[in-house]
Amino acid sequence: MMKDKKSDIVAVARAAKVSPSTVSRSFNHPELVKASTRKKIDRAVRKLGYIRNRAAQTIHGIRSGTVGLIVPTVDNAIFAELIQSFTDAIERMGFTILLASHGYDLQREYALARKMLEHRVDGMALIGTEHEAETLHLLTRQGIPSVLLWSYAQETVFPSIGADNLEVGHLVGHHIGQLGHSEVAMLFPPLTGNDRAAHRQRGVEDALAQFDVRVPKHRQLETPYSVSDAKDAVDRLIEEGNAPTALICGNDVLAWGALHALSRRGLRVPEDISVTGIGDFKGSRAFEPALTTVRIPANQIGAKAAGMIAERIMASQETSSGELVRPELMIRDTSAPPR
Amino acid sequence: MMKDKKSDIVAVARAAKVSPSTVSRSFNHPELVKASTRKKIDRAVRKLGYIRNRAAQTIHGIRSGTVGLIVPTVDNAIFAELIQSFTDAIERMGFTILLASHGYDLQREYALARKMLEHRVDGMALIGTEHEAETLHLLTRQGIPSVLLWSYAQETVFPSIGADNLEVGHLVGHHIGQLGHSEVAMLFPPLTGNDRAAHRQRGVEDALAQFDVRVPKHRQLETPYSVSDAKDAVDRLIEEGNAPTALICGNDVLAWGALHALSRRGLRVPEDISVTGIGDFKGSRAFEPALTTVRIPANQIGAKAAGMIAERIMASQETSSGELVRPELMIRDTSAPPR
DNA sequence: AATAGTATTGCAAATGTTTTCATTTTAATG
DNA sequence: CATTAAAATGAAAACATTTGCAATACTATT
Repeated sequence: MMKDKKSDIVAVARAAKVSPSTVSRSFNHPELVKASTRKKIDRAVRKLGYIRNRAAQTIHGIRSGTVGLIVPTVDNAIFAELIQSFTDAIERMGFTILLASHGYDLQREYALARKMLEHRVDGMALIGTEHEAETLHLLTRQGIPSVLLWSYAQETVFPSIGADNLEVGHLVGHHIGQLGHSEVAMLFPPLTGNDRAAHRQRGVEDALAQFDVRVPKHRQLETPYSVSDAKDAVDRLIEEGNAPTALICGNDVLAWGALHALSRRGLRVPEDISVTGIGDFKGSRAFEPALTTVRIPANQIGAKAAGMIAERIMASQETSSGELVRPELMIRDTSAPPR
Repeated sequence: MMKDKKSDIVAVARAAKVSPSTVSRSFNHPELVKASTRKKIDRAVRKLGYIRNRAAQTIHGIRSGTVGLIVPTVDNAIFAELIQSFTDAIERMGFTILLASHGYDLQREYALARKMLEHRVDGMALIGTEHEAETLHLLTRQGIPSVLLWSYAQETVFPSIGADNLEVGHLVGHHIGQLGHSEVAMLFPPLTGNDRAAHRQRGVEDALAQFDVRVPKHRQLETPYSVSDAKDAVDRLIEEGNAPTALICGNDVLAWGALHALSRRGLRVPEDISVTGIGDFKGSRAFEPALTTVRIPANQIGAKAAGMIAERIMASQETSSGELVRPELMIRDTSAPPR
């Protein structure tokens, strides 16, 4: 067998009887080295099991080939889809992803961003537009190409790509208002450190206000992001006799929970009560009854964001200033006028 | 404002009026430098916005502080949970994750592993026990502490931590057989490059065989991993008049799809037909009716795997040889004896 | 005040590459 | 066959750190 001594570029050079420079060139500018030497080098590489050391390259100012992605959480239908499309696209462009999650703690997000900077990521992607000033400042100061994804906002330091969550909320609010509901409840995740949810809720309220509908405090439910928490909350709401004619949920997962709760209680959807989600996650269309929701094209956002960040990394020019992707109201089988 | 010149360790040294060595030491062995100088250095660091360069450290043989994680796909309730717990635990130990997904293409997995090695990850985690020999060989040759997670197997090169999917399959197969079902259908994802699914299916078949039950070809459904594909497949099965009395699904997501299909068709669960899942994903318990499934504690696996890999990185000794985590049959409301 | 011992710091080499520039080799031209 | 241009290679400096060793600065002891 071949010895597992250290195998750096000079070991390869020695084995191929050329200089280290030539080996390096044969990797980075193959057109500058004679075909026959290249072949010798390749053989040596294979023989020694040599693997390039990006760390050593990186200290030359060469790109590290990594992009940092910090999300609130991975374990969540929304972000999973987003992460998938983002990684796919970013990988296709030759980068690798450094992933971290902060659990909706923006202070932690700062710490994670710092750590990624230590790793000299070539770019950074953050979820949402709400971040510690410190974090944004850090990124600009270091001159790291960054994008914010999932929500769109105009006044951001970095280009943002995603939906306008006010608009998103407005869409469902308007839909429910127009159907003629006046007894409305809302079910949202905690709003702190989550600009998406906060904006959506505001959008809903604004839209409902146009129909002179107001949602009383006792019908504003807040639960963690989980099917069973949502189910329990709605179950309690019904039990307390506060059943509305329409229930607007901050995202599809919560809506699923609500639907299950209503099913258990024997309430019919949409006859007895309308339910709406937000997100149009995988599975929402197939749900029985099919969930009325707002489609936010996660994979489109992920892919576009990846493209945008790659562009900024390569060109290092202040290109596009973000992109607003329009949400789409998907009226399906869980919403109808009140009886 | 302060200029954004380059800020390396020597810039800091200059600003603090000490030598670069002292600055370095103040980071890595603070106990060796006088408190007062340390303070001076800290001030300089803050003033210059200096951020350590791990790439430069890494070429000294110092750990890179990264761990590679390659999964088939992120966008999938199973792995999302696993990734979350793994990243959480690994972060807590001071590492950062390099994430990549191969879409069930094991050749691609090899390429990704190589790329991560270029980044000099300190450790690697792969999903499942089935991999290209090339991949495993690469990892052993480079001496990278690695673990396989999600499924358990004894004979693996690297310690594996997870469930024995034969046992998992056996659990549901036995349950359904014991309930007295003889008309059984199966719904599984594609088996290629997916040892988990393959083993589960075999486990199911083995268990059923003990009850002299065999699943005919036309009742062996295969669909991509998605609620709606599963729903459609089951819908078709019913339409063709091939309805079984029990439907065993390869994972909970497929089971959800099945449940929705049956709901649409007006078939009652479990009275008309029993349905089982595998995984006990978030939401399966809250489903209406609550899904009978096999619990595989993803976050336990993720956390343990993280611990194991960290241990192997730190100690660089061949420690534990993996860990079998036992699956648990969760009998809920979707399974009952046939009418 | 001299001495020994310890605590702190700096110097210089080392890490694994890339790249500029100079040198050598090869090919093309007359 | 000499000359010139072009192609291929090598030497050495540079990148941002860490660290072993030597030098210096303290502190306590006599």
